[in-house]
Amino acid sequence: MTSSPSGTPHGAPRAASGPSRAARGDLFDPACPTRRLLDRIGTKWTSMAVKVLAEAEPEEVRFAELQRRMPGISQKMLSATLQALHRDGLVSRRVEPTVPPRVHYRLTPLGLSLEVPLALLRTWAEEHMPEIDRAQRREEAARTPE
Amino acid sequence: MTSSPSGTPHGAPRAASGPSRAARGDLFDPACPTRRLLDRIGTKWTSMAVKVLAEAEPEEVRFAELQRRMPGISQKMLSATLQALHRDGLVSRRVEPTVPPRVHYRLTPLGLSLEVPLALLRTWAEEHMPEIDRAQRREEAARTPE
DNA sequence: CGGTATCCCCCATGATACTG
DNA sequence: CAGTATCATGGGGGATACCG
Repeated sequence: MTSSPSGTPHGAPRAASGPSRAARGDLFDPACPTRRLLDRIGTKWTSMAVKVLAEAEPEEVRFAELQRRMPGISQKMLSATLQALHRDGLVSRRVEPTVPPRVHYRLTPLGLSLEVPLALLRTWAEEHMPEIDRAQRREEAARTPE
Repeated sequence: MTSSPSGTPHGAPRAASGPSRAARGDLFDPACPTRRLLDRIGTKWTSMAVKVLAEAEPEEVRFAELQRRMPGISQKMLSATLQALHRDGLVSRRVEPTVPPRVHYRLTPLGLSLEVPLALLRTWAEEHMPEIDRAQRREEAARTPE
């Protein structure tokens, strides 16, 4: 996604006391929380992983089980997605020191709290994507009357 | 973002009567509404554009004005972002046939409805990104004790 | 003014293979 | 089982220049 080189924001934090730049919109802050969040959940498998883990609550889910519940994902991407979520404190990781090892994943309270706005976004998507599709077809039809 | 080549979903529609694939999770549908939505609002400037337009409501906003309110965006990306939003039926476009032309943008009712879940996501981001940052620093510290 | 057209870089993702 | 390593790609996005 957006990546990070020369990132740009919006909805920056209201810290800085001086109303100087806050006055003109204060959107220069390179660390806009919303953009950063979207950079994470916007990644291909992240929102799906959160959903699957949320549905499993309060059970933990193992790596292979996650992969089965996320059809199409490769080991590499599942691993990368889970690492990112874990780094961000959204997912906990528990390793059973057996051999072969068993690794269990679960949403943290923080991850669970993210599920709330994410679920609303899903609801909106399921309710309105058909409208977007119709709009696209109308546009295409309007641009291709040749 | 994710793009589309060999896309994969989650939260697919519940149409198909046959419980065949719905049974094992029905996540093969290449048109998961949530992923598709995130592919759109996840792009760098889209959510910011929606926010700026929402804040301007019920006023329209002109191209140059939008650019001023989205510091850092180039003409190219602003144009591309607005085109995408317009194609999707989230933004309306009105051209004054003057010379030079004046183009006005505004959220459609659909775009405005998207603002709701988006605003909640922003709220979550502003409230919890600091926690994520702390989690990251803890992780880094834990991995660099050498 | 409000765009398009070009050139270029980078990173997310996929495919495949290997390992503790 | 649960990953990591490597290679290849494609499209998002920045910079710059030109246009009706």
